[in-house]
Parts: sequence; C-alpha cells; structure tokens
Amino acid sequence: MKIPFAASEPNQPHCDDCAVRPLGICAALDRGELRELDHLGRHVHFTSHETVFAQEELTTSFYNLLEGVMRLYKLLPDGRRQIVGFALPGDFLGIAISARNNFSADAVGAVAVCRFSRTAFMQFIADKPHLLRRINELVIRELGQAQDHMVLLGRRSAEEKVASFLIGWRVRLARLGDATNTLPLPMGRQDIADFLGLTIETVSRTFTKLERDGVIEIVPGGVRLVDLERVEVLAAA
Amino acid sequence: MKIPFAASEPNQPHCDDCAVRPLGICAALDRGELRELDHLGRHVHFTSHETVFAQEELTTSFYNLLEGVMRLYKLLPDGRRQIVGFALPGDFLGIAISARNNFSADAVGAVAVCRFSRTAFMQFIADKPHLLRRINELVIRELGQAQDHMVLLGRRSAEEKVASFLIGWRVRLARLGDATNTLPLPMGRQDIADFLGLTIETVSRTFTKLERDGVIEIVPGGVRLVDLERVEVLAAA
DNA sequence: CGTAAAATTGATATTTCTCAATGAGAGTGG
DNA sequence: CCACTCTCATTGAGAAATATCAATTTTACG
Repeated sequence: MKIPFAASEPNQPHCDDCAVRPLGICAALDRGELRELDHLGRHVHFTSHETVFAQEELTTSFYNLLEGVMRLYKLLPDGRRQIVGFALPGDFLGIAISARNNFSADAVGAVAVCRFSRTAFMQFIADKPHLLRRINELVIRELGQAQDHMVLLGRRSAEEKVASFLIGWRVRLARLGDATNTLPLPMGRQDIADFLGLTIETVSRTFTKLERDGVIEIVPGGVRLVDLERVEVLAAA
Repeated sequence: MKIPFAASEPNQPHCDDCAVRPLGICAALDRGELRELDHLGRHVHFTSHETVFAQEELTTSFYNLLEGVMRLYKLLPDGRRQIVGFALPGDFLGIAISARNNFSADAVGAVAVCRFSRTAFMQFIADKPHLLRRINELVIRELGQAQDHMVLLGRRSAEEKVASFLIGWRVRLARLGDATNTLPLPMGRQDIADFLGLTIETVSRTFTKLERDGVIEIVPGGVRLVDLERVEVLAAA
C-alpha cells in the first residue's frame, strides 16, 4: 500500500549538514543567508508515483530536491505526455515557474525534498542581487538544456535519442559523484519514451539493438555502457 | 547584391521614442535608467539572411530586436537544423545566453536591432534587483515556451504542429498590435519545417490540406485563417 | 509461489521522409 | 516588355522509420 500523504519530518535538519548544500541555489548563499533559510525550508518525503505538484495549479511552494528522482511533464488533453526533464538531487523546482505551474512533477521512486513557501522564498531573494543573478544563471542553464532537447526531439532518430539520453544521464550522475559506466535508470521505459518523444516499444527495441550491437548491456535497474565511445558517437554531439 | 556588413546608424535615436520601448526589458526601466541605457545601445541594421550571431561564438553583445524577424537555431554537425524560436520586435536576445551563444541567429528579411556591449549591459543590471527580477521573468517565460515547444515536437502530429504554429504566431503578432486573421509569414517553408521538426514537403502538404479543408487560405507572403475556431481545435490546446 | 506490472518481441499499419519532377514568382539583362 | 534563370513551393510515388496492436516473457512484489 502507498502512503497517501507526504510525511513531514519530525526533527528538522539543518542546511549545514544538507547533502545538496554545495549544489544549486544553496551554493550561492553565505553563512547568514543559510541560517535564514534554515527557518524557511521543511523536509518532506514522497513515495514512488506521488505527485509533488501539478500543471496549472497555483504555485505555493518551491522545492529543493534532496534525494531521489522526479519526472517533470506536461500532459495534452487527450493524455499524451511529454516529459520535459528529470530532476536530480540539487535541482531546484519552482524558480522556473510563474504563478501557476508549467508542468507537473512526480516522484520516480522515493523522494525527499526541502520545501519552501513561495511567498517566503520570494521575499527572501527579493533584494539579494547576487542570489537573483545566481537564480538567473540556473534558469538560463535550464533554458539551454531545453533548447538542446528541442534539437533532440525535432531532429534526431530513435537511436540517436536513446544514445543522447544515456550520455546526458551519465553526465548528470557524474556531477553528483556517481562516475561509473553502469547507469542506474530508476525511471521506466515509458518515462524514457515520453522524454524522447518515442513509444515504449521503440525505446525497448532500441535498447535491445544497442545491446545486440555490443554498445550497451541491459542490467537490472539500469544499463552498462560497454562501449562508451560508440554511445557518444551515436549521440552525435 | 547584398550589403556585406551591418550598417551602424549615423544619428543615434533615443530610447524615449523607441518603438519597442514598452516591450521586453525596457518596460521595466525608470526615467533615469532609460537615459543611462541611451548611451549603451547602438542601432544596427541587418539585411535578409545575415547572421547576427553564431552558436558557440563568445557572446560580446546583447540585442534588443526593434524591427523585423529573426530565426534562432541550432545546427547538428551533419547540417540538420532545429529552429528553437523566432524573435519579434521587443524580444531581447542575449539574456538567455551564457559566455558562449547557445544558438545562432539570423535575419529573416530586414532587421533592426539595438545592440549592447555584453559587459556594459551586465554592469548596468548588476545591482538593480528590479531589473534582475524582470529579466528573470522574461527568461522564465522563454523557458515555459521552450517546454511547450517540446510537447509539440515530441508528441504532436504534423497537422497539429502546423496549426499550433499558426495559432502561436497569431498570438505573438496580436501582442504587437497586428490583430488580424491574415498572418504574414515572413519565414520560408524550410524555416517552418525546421521549427516544427518536419520536412519542407510535409509542411507544404499540410498547408495544402488545411486549405483544401477550408481551414486556411494560402495567400502571397502568408496565410489567412478562414476558420480560426477550427485551427484552434486542431492545435488542441 | 502466484499475481500484476513492466518490458520485450513480432506482425502490420501509418506517418512522415526521401527522391524526383513540376510549377510559380522575383529579379535580371537583353 | 519579355525571355531567362534562380529560388522557393508544391505535388507525386515509393521507401523508411516509427507507431500500433497483440502476444509473450521477465521482473517485482506480496
């Protein structure tokens, strides 16, 4: 059975010993600001498949992802889904959002976040130019990734899409310290398909083909990049 | 013959009587800031197909588009192109760009821009929280559009893509005051194709089909939305 | 161990692309 | 003013990639 509601942590930890402290937003904060932030954030847990926030909803909170993976997606009225990104620890969700959410977000596996009230956080950053600049930087980086992804969606073949996905995922995990050629893929095939603009069958067939070609090996819960170089060539810069 | 180099205006106009003054960045500036900006910007003209800046180049300038249309695009090594957006008057190019350009930009027809030195502009905004917030807003809006476009590229049919494009283009022109059902399409079919992740032939066929169905009428230099409602249904919100 | 969900595989359908030809319009030089 | 040429758009026929539908197989989980 699933726990229906997100549980709030009883003993609130401090920013000082936060795992994602050197990542994302918090990296730009000085000692005093961190202390201030300590009072604004609350740790919240979500179980797999729980929705953290939904498209079109009024944005009441911002989230700093501490642990786990989230999928960020948009739905068409007829149910077609496009995943616009996967969030990893250190990613800050909400800055890139106006009064209403542009997309939905839910947990892929267990997730822990640091939640901030939107208004409180807005107030916190309002007159801190260095923080505003930092946030700007982060949003601009996201925009750049979005543009890269447009190229992938609009102009690449299924095989190139899958290869690019693996390379991109690897790079992101590497930045979190997990620098190995065996990639965990906590999201399902359908998620990958909806991220790459493909069907689940095409994703599955492409994985199989890459494995037959000796480029990757499909392992439980992920993939091993047998021939990294070749994956990179397929991803075609 | 084409004029090979962009011509710099001899008599520099003032922000006060700038056509795009109430749009984009400048809308957020007060009297004094505008006067300051007057000294930073230089008007520059480009002729059709001229490149304003190129992908990977070091970003030395920001541009406020005054007149005309620009296409913003990324190229794959093998020449495939994805247009990530079209810029219209009032759009500010550069904020969303880091040290190196994320994409190339060139003129679709004649273009006039107000050019700023990157360093001077950065200095200008550095300690103006209200301006930083405004820029944030604009980048976030762009990111939202990018995410919408991902849905289009990844999950929509050719017909839906074309219909969405027409609706989106109409909305943008309407914001500039041109609120009619006859849309000028200054960009060519290949540009539309590269924006929508289609081939030129598919775009052409889709236009023809929409015309046969009595939804649009293809006119020289553009398209008339005969049955706006139906276009909107096809665009499928 | 049994059941449900997820992934894979196969056969076929459909969409979109590719290649090739034709047609229309804009600008040029005679 | 009229051929001429060039580019761009359209159209057609066939090919290819990916989607769809259906059936297994595998994995995860109680």
